[in-house]
Amino acid sequence: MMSMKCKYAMKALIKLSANYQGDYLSTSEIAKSENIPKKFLEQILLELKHAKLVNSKQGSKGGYYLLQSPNEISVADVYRIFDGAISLLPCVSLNFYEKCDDCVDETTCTMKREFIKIREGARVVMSKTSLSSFL
Amino acid sequence: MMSMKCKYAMKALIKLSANYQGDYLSTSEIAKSENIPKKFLEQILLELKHAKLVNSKQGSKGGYYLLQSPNEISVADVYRIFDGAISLLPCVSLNFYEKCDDCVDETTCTMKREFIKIREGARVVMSKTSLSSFL
DNA sequence: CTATATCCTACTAATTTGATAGAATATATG
DNA sequence: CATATATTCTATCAAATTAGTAGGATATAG
Repeated sequence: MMSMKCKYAMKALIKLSANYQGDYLSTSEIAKSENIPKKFLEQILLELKHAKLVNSKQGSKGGYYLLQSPNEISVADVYRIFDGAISLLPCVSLNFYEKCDDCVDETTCTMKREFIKIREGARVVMSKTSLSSFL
Repeated sequence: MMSMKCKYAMKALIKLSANYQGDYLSTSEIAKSENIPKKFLEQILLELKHAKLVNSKQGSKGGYYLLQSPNEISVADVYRIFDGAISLLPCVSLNFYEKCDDCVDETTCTMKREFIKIREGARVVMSKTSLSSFL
């Protein structure tokens, strides 16, 4: 399951996608229409800005807008920002590789091969689902 | 990512699969060869027993054995016991359905359709990967 | 009787999650 | 220039979850 944070980010990004190349959308507007706690959404949008998915303008009439086209941003991209690895095991992650603490010998591990296939099942569909898929 | 508990369960079940229709395997034996904290593994094997994946015999020379054939137990089965839903959103889960707290109207939710596809991507590969795939 | 197992429940420390709070900064507009 | 409206940034916090430990009860082979 994805975290609330990641789900809220998805909903906010879909809203921003629907408004792509339109006006700025403020945190308050998004929070209200998407039913997301405003102060929490503020943090989320800031993280999305640091990840270069959105940009913003401060001050009156300011707000956020999508920096890339909706079909260039995938669910996989968003998931990785907030929830990290898509894979079920750290040792088979493409973007967040780590050795398993309990692993005796990674070269003879019987788990890796199958968990790479499982990662691919999830990764492929999450990568091909873009924000434009939701419009 | 799966929890340590689920990973340990997978490793224990693979070990029990390799020994399918053989002798009892004790917690100590599995804990040692798989590098899993013994008391923690005890709990895990007990949960697997309650889930009817394994059976046990108490006392000296006792231990655990696989109750079903290795190709009848999938990664999806094990994941659901320890980590719950495979889906990314509760509202698209087949086995752990729950309404999203923040959802305004589930019938018009733009997220569901695509997250069902994502669930299927993960579910299909996790369901077709059985314990025998690891042998 | 004893050593070796499982069975079961309770507990705990550390981390993560889902927020809230408040001050600083920027800007459109009257 | 004052004000209202925004974003920016950091700190804090309660609740839940995770990854174990501990210990006693029960069962059984020898």
